[in-house]
Amino acid sequence: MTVTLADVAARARVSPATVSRVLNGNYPVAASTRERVLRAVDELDYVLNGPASSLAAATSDLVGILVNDIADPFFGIMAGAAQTEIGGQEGSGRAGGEKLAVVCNTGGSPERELTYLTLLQRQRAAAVILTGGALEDPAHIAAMSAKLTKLADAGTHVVLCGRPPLPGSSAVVASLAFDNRGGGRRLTEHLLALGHRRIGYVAGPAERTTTRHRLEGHRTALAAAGLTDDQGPLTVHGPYDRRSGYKATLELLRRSPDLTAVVAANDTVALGACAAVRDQGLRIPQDISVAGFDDLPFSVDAVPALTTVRLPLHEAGARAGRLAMGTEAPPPGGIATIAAELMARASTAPPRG
Amino acid sequence: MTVTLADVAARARVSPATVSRVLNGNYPVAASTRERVLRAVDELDYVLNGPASSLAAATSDLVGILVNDIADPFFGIMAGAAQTEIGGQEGSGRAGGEKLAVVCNTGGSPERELTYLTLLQRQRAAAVILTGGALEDPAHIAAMSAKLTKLADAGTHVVLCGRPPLPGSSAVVASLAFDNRGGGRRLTEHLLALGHRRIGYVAGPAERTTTRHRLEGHRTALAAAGLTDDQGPLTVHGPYDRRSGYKATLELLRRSPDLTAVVAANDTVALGACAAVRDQGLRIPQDISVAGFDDLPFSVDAVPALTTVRLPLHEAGARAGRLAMGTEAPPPGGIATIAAELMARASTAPPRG
DNA sequence: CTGTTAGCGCCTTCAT
DNA sequence: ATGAAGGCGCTAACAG
Repeated sequence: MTVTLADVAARARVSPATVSRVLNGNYPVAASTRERVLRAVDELDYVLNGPASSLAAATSDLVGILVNDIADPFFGIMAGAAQTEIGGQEGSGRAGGEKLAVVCNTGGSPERELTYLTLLQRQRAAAVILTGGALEDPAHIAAMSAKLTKLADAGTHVVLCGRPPLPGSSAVVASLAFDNRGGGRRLTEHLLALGHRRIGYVAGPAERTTTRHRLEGHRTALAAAGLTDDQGPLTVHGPYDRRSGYKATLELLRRSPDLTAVVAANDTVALGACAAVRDQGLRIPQDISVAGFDDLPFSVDAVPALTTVRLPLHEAGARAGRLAMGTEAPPPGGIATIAAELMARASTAPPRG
Repeated sequence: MTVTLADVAARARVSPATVSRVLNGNYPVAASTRERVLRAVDELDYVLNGPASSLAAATSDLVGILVNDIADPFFGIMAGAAQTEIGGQEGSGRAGGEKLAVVCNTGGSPERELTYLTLLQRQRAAAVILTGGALEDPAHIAAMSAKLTKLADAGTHVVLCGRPPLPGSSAVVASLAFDNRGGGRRLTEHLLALGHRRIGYVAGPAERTTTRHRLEGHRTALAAAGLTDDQGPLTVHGPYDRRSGYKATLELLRRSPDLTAVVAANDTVALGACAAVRDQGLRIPQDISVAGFDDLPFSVDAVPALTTVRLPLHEAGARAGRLAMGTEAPPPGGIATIAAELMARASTAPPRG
């Protein structure tokens, strides 16, 4: 029923091995022979059997990209860039030796993260890219570490993108970590320089690296300005979505009506914060300054334009893709820190009076 | 080196066949035996070899979800919902019979779409979900049709989500099409009812079904109101991104300074349109009304809140996932049209004077 | 440069 | 309910 390599070989009057060689292009074959084989392939409309090929070669062309939330452009941008870098080279129509770059949505669930890793391990994936913040639960870290080590041992390239190095797993090809601390610090410094002293902070989920690092940056800046940490009540945690920003901001405003600025865990959360501020009848930035993080495409279109911290998501994703492919040399020590740039815009201004 | 089924069998003192049977759970096995096998699996930390398994069984647990732009929440929401429906059932840690739901980013390129399909075909994917608008180029339609037929023949379930039925390919399990025409029509009717007569339209790429259907709805409403189609110059095409919305709106304003409203191809484009309107020193909605399409999460937070058309993206994605899994019965005729709901908000109002 | 020969690891009849 | 054995389609040594 289905056409096999042997059929092609017969049609082209060569051995199966030769067909395999021209298809994989990793071995010299006479031009005329290759020609004949390719023609047979087209005539028979042959499609390589991936599983058989992977079994025999003990490797596959699958590359997995894990993201926490596929509906969030933060991840979409990185994943898209990585995927382009991995699968986008040719366009030969007849799908040659391309990798199948594929994104897996964990939804932020540690179980699903592990499950996807197992599934990819089962497929003998060529590489795996883990994007975004990691969970800080010790048990999960240990499980991840073990799993990644096993993957690496099996020859799978493991790359971290926007995620700090995993303690205990040196099996990772490279880790591209965003400078979330530095970005968080500069953002708050900006607010302090403007004259703000009562700054609310809408943080992400408590147990994530990204959340912690951004918050640490914020507190470092505060401390440097001599602001003691009675700031605790000025921080509220919640998921990385607009609703959380809305609710948390309402809560902060209730706790501390003298707030003059709100810093959000990311731009999406900041949007929710803006809505809350407005619904309280307050103006941005005259009454309350609001700032985000990430500089997603929509942030510049917010009204007023959102002050935020730019992360080179596209570049980072592309680089992760190259690292996964082995197209680019890993950074020294396998770790690179990617700079975060303050984008001061109209949503922040000096406080009243 | 790597643990195989045989190793597990030896440890559990059973035959490989028995191990296979407990792992696949599709054949009666004595409880005590199963117990012993499962223990051996855990002790040996065995992971099934996907390629070998797929080769022998002639099927795989891969499910592909194709999207046009992974950085666009429109696709992310659908893909996430589908993926949850497909892979999210258990959480057994040890990854049992789960499918590997995986999203592929075509970037809107027809070649990459075809390439991904071939790659998925090569993997003997269990199902494929195609999301979003399709290209209307005849050659590409023919190629897609042929490819999908081949996939279906090989046992792959093919589901269309947010995409109209493919002419010529009845091999598709089901097609969930959004009522883009109806939505577009109602949106423009809303504007007409408000009193607008000079309405600019920022359309998507010319050769896409989504673009055409939304535009047709728009024109139908116009025609019903007796507005003749000297409207041509009031339509500008461009990609589905904010930049396009910005540029096109500037162009429309230049062509026709008496414009009182701008309808955008989607919410992202609408955001760009809003920015352009503002940069011209005009107010929304007092001077110009602006409307979008899709009702993405950020639209309600725009200032003013964006009038748009809501598409049940999450529900559609989830349903597509179930259809792909065979968990839900296909709609009669394999085609379902999904309603689009007008969300009238603050960005549209009666024109001045 | 090309053909031959063994498996890769698992599933699946067929027996038992 | 379990075991034995063949083969899924391809690749990777080896020859030549």
